[in-house]
Amino acid sequence: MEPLYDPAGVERRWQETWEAEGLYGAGAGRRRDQSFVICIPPPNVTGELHMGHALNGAMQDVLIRWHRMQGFDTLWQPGYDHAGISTQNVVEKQLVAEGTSRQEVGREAFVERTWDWLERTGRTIMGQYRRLGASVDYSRERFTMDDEYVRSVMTFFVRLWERGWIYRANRIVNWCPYHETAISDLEVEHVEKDDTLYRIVYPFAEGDGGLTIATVRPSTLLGDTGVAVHPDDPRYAHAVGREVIVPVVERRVPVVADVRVEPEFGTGAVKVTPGHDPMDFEIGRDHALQTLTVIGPDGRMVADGFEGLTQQEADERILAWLEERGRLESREPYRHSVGTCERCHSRIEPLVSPQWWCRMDELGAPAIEALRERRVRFHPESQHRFAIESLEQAPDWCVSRQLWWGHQIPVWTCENGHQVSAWPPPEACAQCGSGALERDPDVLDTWFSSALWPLATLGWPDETPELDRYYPGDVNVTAREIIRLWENRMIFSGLFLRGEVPFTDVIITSTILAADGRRMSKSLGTGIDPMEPIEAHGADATRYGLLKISSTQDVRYSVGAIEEGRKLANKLWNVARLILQQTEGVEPETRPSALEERWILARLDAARAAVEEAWSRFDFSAATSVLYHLTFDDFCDWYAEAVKSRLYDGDDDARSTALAALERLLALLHPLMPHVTEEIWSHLPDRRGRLIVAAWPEPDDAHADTLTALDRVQEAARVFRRSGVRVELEGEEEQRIFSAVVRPERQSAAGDAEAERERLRTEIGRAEGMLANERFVANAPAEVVEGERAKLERYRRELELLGA
RNA sequence: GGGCGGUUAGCUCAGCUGGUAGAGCGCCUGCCUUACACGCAGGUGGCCGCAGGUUCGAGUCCUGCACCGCCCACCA
Repeated sequence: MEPLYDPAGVERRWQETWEAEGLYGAGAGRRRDQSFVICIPPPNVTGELHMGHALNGAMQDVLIRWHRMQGFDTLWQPGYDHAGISTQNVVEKQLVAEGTSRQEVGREAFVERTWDWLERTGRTIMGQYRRLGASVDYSRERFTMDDEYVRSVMTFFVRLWERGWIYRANRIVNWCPYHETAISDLEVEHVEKDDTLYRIVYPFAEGDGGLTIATVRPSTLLGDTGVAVHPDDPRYAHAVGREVIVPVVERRVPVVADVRVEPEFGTGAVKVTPGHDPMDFEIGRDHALQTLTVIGPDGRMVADGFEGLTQQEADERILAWLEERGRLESREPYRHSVGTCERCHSRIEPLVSPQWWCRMDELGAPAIEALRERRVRFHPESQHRFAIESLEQAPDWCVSRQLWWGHQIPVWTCENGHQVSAWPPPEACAQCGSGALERDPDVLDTWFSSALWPLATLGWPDETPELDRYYPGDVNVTAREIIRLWENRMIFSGLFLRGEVPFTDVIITSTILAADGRRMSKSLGTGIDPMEPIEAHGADATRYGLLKISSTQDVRYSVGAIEEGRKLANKLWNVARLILQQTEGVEPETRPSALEERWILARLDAARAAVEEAWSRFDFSAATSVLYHLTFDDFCDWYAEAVKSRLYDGDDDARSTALAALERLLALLHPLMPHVTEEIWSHLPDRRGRLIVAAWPEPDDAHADTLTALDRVQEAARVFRRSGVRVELEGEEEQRIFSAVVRPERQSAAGDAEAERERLRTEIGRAEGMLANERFVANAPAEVVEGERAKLERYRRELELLGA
């Protein structure tokens, strides 16, 4: 064992060994019947590991390893998401770069090409999880486009169809003109944009004058079928019920009154374009206005006389028309937020189109109930409330996408117009028997299949042994923005299909920001590849650092925290060297004969309890801190220093117990820093098994009475080191430990006794002041007052020793 | 426009049900003490965002304010 711990070779070796020996597999090392299950949030097949993955991977691995050591039948289920729009986007861009296009190659070839590409370059993340030391059951990797998985998705859809919860409706949706598909509200990203606000006069059809409306999109006026004002707006009371003429197209449209109009904004009169604006769509519907489509699926104009023009070209033509006639009252700069596609950043085009919808009322209700009853708990608590609210307010789910990469919707229409949904694909129409069936070309929303992840990965809808054993699972770890997209949908899907929630706890992780507080993003150049710190400092150090900074709020990335982890690994490595060098031929055995031995056993048990408590609360940061101080302060600086000379002297009790104590320390640290602990473990004498499946330390309060035994020694050490004054200690053992740890004969500097006296005088003054306050003595709890008296006593005693 | 969170040592952050401020890093001073200089010991450093209130006592509870984030939202 070299003095400097080098994680590079060690970590890879253990990662390969654990996996090769089947210790990552479901059920490895199980010693009890209970299961503990986590499904990895399936990353995009095309993606790479980022800090968020590394953090949530570290959290999940700590929980999995901890439960595995406790003997649970653990399963950490891995896999990938096909990520419909995202993957299609990547492949489409490749085609464009090659001078062709999706449309040109056709659907079948496009899908084939996507598969080819994934075979070659997809699925990189699981390799990176391996490098993190994530003890995932890699042999069970699933993909949402696997045949078996497809069958689950199709069955889910058919079940919903049979309940009558799937319907088709022509509504206004968020349309991405680049991908030419509908996307959900949740996939729209709002960004600030500088635009121009135009004020345009719409003359009354009868009589003089007109209404001035404000718009940033003149081209949409081609689709105007009304003008709306607020019913209580006195400025326009005279106009309601009359008609105005839409410029350019010279169409007569009614002026309607609607409360959705904001009188304060613009001119207080709004043009109504039901075909291209969500609010206008509703106003139009409620006032029986016509819906005209003037912009096509590709974002270009389809209005008469404007066919094929871009919107900007149409804008210019319309503005010129208006200016010629003096109908353009003004133009002013205007900054507002516009919806963009989160994948390609195209400006979203609200369009009316026929889509498949899933009713949410009956589907969502059991999930809301489960959350209220806390059968599923989100952590932190604020996210629990958010999850409930999101479900309560969830609009019907648009499940169709006009993409090619994904699960094609299992709905067929026969020649007589009957629709049937079934899986496997039906031979004939259920109503008329016709065999001429045509399948709906749309695919399902990616999240539709993700919703099934905890079930489909275990073989649902088949009654597999795995499903029986591992469903429902226990914990899910993910980011905040995924709650509505994924978490809630897994919950209602699990309840609908299986009658049970898929897990009991959802951990919402921090977003890791760059060190300067900005988001980590590729485009900003602020992203840091987790493989960097892993290569530089080790996976153990990286896990430690990420968990140390983790919190319930957003956190800034910190190399310092990772370096701290590296130091901890090195410290552990060296104290193990100390013990191992002095214990050749010795068996680990708990035989405490001296105070420092009983004390460290008590400290180890106290830390065990504290760590269990923190991990149970999913407070990974607190657990990290406990383990750090246990190792550095208790184990190395006090216990090891105190026992060192006895090890050198060949004290058998000291040697056996040192090995036993080291074993416990390694076990406690293993879930957090698996590699260095397993490596040291392998150097312990007569290793039969691996630490990864070794038993988690049992509670042991045999020496709890010694927990405070070193307090006096430590205080005496502080006084001596500060002042050079030696405090008399009662007890032979205490004196021995003091000498062994402090080694007063080596004290070089004399210490500043006067400074120490001054500090004590200040403390005494403060304590006396408090105790002189009769209201404090009367009202404060007895133990607080008592504590203050005790402190005062101690300060006075120490001052006396310093020869005040 | 709603909702949530934050503001504590130079930096990054802990501080649970109120008891008189902590950690790591940084900086300064000693130490190459036969496990570790990726170490040991000691030290410097804080009107706990601002203003009120409750209390014997307030980073900790209440009210208001000021900044800073994040999420959500149909203001043309």
